[in-house]
Amino acid sequence: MTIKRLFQEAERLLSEAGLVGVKVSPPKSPEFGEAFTPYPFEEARRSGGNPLSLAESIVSRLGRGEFIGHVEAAPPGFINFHADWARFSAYTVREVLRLGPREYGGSREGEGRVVLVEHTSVNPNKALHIGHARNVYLGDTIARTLAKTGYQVYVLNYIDDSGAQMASVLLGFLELGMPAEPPLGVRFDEYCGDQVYVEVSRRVEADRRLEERLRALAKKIEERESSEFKYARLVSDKVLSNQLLTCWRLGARYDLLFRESDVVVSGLWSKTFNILQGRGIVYLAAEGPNRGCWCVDLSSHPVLSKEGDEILVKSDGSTTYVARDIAFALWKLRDSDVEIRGREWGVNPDGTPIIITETETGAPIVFPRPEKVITVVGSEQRRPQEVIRYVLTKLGVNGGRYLHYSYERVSLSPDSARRLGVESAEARAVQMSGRRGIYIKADEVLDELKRLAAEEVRRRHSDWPAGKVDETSEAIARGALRYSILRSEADKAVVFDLREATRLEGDTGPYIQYSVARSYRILEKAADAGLKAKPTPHGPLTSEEKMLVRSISFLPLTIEMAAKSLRLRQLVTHSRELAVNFNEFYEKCPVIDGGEHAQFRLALVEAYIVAQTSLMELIGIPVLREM
RNA sequence: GGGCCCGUAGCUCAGCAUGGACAGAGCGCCGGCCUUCUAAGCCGGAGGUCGAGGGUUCGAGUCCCUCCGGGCCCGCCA
Repeated sequence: MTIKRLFQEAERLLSEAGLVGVKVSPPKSPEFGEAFTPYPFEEARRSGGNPLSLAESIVSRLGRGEFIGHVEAAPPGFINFHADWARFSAYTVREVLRLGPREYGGSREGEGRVVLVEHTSVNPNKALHIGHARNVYLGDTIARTLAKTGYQVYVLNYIDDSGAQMASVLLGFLELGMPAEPPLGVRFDEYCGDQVYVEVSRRVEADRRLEERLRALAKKIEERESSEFKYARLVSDKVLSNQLLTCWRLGARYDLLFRESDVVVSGLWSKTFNILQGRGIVYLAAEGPNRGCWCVDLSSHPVLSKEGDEILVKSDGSTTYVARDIAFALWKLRDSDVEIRGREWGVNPDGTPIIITETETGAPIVFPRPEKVITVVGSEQRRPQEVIRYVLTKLGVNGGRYLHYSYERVSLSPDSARRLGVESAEARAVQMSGRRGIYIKADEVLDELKRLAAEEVRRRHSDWPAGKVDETSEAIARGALRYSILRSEADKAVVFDLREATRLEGDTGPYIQYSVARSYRILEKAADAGLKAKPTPHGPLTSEEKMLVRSISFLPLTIEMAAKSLRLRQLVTHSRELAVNFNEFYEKCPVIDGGEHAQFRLALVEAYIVAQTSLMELIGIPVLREM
């Protein structure tokens, strides 16, 4: 497809000249052509010759290609292949228009293979903050990227409805007399997180006896028949349906909502525990600090052995999160035969159904055995995730099938922290804390972005009805936040600054959206003028045209690499590069008044829309025809 | 103490996985461009010991080692 065709051709020319198996790569800069190889350096190392003269000699032996215009030996010894722009641009534009935004850039690389992606997994006692948003964006983009390259992708959201955090809000409702309903106009998930959880955490910290109550509650909610269990489900379900509203705004979709409590009540945990006991992977500690707990023996792990064994079952008989997650991991991998039941919860915005686990009344949940399970979890959970992987390996599972997609956390800039009344020492970033109420909610940011975007929209379109302004500014807000978070590679800590994140100009989502809106306007004007698109250029291309064709043609390569490495940032970079190239083209190359160039340029604009739309759908930035 | 991640322009970040051709954007700052397809845009300018030091190599921002600075983990929390 497009650039790969040119690569193949370059490699064919090399092999016909006797250099079999020599690969070409994408050059750093367009001045070095569309493909290059540093092969002469390797050859020179072996033979002791001069790289440049070797390069020249190789170039002189090369035949002619269809899409390669000329090949040069460049000092100090590279071989650069330059496209024949007339032919290559016609081929690229035609190919892109033929495939359309759904197919262009994608591949069948993963066809017939299944991957399970777990993301979001926010405790159902609070609304999503921007740290959670990063998780959702990363997980959702991974899912989209794998789907684009042909994988069958299942998306899971793990609902941690047992454990201490859940017990906290329950303690507030059941024992501390906090109202079960939020104040008027406040969403339930926000009420639980902003008020109940924060207040309970404050009081527990001040009163040691409440800590006891909390532990007792945490144990109680693992017992299926208890009223606490039922109440926990009620609260968790209410919070969950609120959280999902935010997730839709973030652009996510899910196939399965897996309630953690079902790991226990379905028997998945006890079955797993039996296996772990049978294999001698866990032991009951008879003495020491872990007395009375069932622990994983980590003594033979090269690193974890230094930190003591991991507790799976507490001395009061309740399970830890790692225990439940081991059982869950086995099930995700399809290496447990325990049947999990579920029912339809609702539908995604795209119309696909969402199943939620329901041990008592549901129907069996079936999906194919995944080649890989990807769990999107913050880097602070590296240790427990490694424990899980280690136990899986002990059970005979190929550890490579269980991938922890780790990302660094989101903290608040001193300026943004100050808005929450938190003063940071010496201008340092402030860590968010759900317990202490220090965080910025995803919806707050989206609302602020939407407000700013609406101002801009109204200024440009005083005649637009309110509904259209609303729709457009919502799409701009969504694109802006998603872009600003995905801009940073996962292993980079993000310092969130509200002012920085709510920009609508420069290196932002709206910049991309705007370039597409502009291109749609050209299409509209062209139709009015009766102009017909034609993929074949008239005469030599301008440098702006070449650059635009170039970055359009490289898209399949970028997506392929992103799917392989899961470095999602390069998708964002490519989208921006496409938009930059389009804006420069827009500035320098009139389409409607382009005379003999008009038809080709119109086709090129169409190809830009196809390529950029394909990529924006992958990154999750809404496409707008007008803004 | 042990382990993991990060350190590139005043600020926010690309580039490092597969070493190669002048280290790139954006924001901010200075100066230009709207009777011409939406100026949420474009053009130009100033701004860098790629944290420091060693090593490997014909060649290191990129690989290896040491150190310094920042973050995270090492809980009967998740």
